Order: sequence, then C-alpha cells, then structure tokens
Amino acid sequence: MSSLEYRGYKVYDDKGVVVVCDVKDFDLAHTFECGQAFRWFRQEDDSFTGIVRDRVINVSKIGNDVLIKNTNLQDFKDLWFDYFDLGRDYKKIKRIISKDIHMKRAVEFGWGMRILRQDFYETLMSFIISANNNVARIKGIVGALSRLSKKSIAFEGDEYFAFPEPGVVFENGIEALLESRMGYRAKYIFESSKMMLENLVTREDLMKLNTNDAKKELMKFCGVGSKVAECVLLFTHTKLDVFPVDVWVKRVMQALYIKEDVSLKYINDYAHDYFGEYCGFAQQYLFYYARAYKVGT
DNA sequence: TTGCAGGGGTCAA
DNA sequence: TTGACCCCTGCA
Repeated sequence: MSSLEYRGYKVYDDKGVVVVCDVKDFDLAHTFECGQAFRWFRQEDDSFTGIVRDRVINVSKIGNDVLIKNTNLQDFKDLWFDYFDLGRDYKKIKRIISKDIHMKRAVEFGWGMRILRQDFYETLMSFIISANNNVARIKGIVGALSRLSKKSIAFEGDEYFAFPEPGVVFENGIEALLESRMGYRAKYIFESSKMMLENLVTREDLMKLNTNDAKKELMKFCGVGSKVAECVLLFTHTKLDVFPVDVWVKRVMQALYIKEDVSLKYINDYAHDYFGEYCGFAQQYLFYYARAYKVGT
C-alpha cells in the first residue's frame, strides 16, 4: 500500500483501489444522475461504474472517503483530480448562489453535485444527440456510438467501449451512425465530427474568448444551438458562467422566479444577471431539483 | 396490450 | 416565430 498527499487530499492505493480521504460536497447520485454525463451506470450496491476516456472505473463512498476501483495514484493526479473537480471549493459556490429560499432548497437537495470536467469531443457529440431526446435513449445512442471505436474495455465481467475519435466517426459514415438509432441527428454528428477533424473550432481557441463569443463559435457546429453550446462549455469546464435553458430549467425558472411565460433568452439573461459568475452551478442544482420534484409541471 | 405524448432542441422558412 | 424532425420511453 502506498499513499500520498496531493493538493489537500490524503490519498492511498490499496490493491488497485484508490481511496481519497475526506472529500467534502460530493455525492455520487447527485453527480452522476444530474444529467451532465451519459456514461455512468448505477450498480446494485449503489456504486457507479463509468467510462472516461479509455478507462473504466467504479466509484463508491464510505463516509466521506471516495473509493475509485481499477486505477492507481498516478491516474488520480493526472486524471481523476480534475475530472471530479476536486480542487474547487463547492461550499463557497453554494454560499454565493444561495440568494433566496428556492436556490437554498435546490442546493440542499443536490448538495453533493459536482460538475465533471469532461472530454470536449465526447461532450459535444453527446449533447448534439440530447436534442429533443430523453435521457434513457441518449444513453443508449451514446453507448451504441461508442462501439464504433472498437476499443473494448473489460471490467468486472462486462464489456465497455471507449468513445470514438472524430476520425473514426467520420470514416464510418452516416449509414453506420444511423444504426445507432440517432435518427436525423446522424447528419449533425457526421458533419460536426468532420469539423472537429479540420480543427475549425478547438477548446483551446474557446478558452481565449469571452463566454458569449465562445458560445457563438461553438454554434458553428452542425446541430449545436444555444442550449447545447452552453452545455458543452459548462461540462468541459471551458466556461462556467453559462446557464443552459432546457424545458425543465424553463419550467423551474418561470414557476419560482419570473412568474410568467417568457422566452428562453429572457430566462438566460435573467439568470446571468441574478446568479452571476457561478450561474452554471446554479443551473445544475436547479435542473436536478426541478426534475426530481417536477417543478412547474 | 396498444396507443400516444413528449423528450436537457435545432434548423429552415 | 413556427412546425417538422427520428424514434424510443414511459404512462394511461
């Protein structure tokens, strides 16, 4: 067994299980079931198994200790620390955005949600697929699309697949994409993968722009409108001051804050003004809360 | 069991 | 601003 201190965390490796001691503000269900990622699966023991890049890990908690199976200390430093956003003070963010009773309730309900730092291309494709679609089917399509990579990963008796590279998706062509049952989105996935290959828009470029310009750049991708662009910015940690407005966020904002039927843009502007630089976090707590309680339906 | 509405929207007109 | 859009899932 080896151990280390890394950026405020005591971490040790016990036979292939990395244990991160005393992690605050982290709940597995809040994080993996708040709709930000489509590649995490709840297990019978309430742990979660997920595919991240070309790895498959299983995450569970004992008290405030987080157990990550099928990895090592080096990966914790290189990958998992950033992926789970462990360097961020969520207590501070929750305090700042809890400006009223509604947000306090939402934060209290989803207290352990963390915004995962996900891969740019995978997130872009996943949220193009999410348009006018439900979560169960999105997961199915993303899973089917992943098989194209042919990068099989075995873990605990099951087979998983890494998300494909843009070149692989492009070379497979629209016919193969249609077999993933993604319907009219196949053209978007194909065209946007082609654009990724050509480096028309890169995450590095977006990092240099202000949030509004970064959003405009992202909307150059096929099948990417305002909502999907903001999701991609948020879930890749490219920009955190975004507020994706979908049907649920529209409902909850109208029911609790605005009290009348307004446009998506109005809600977006309202939230930016009201919640400020951390409005992306506010959106996630509200989304999770709204869906659970069916607020506004 | 069958049938239908709606889904973390986007695009084109 | 409005309707079409693939097709699956959940619910009556």
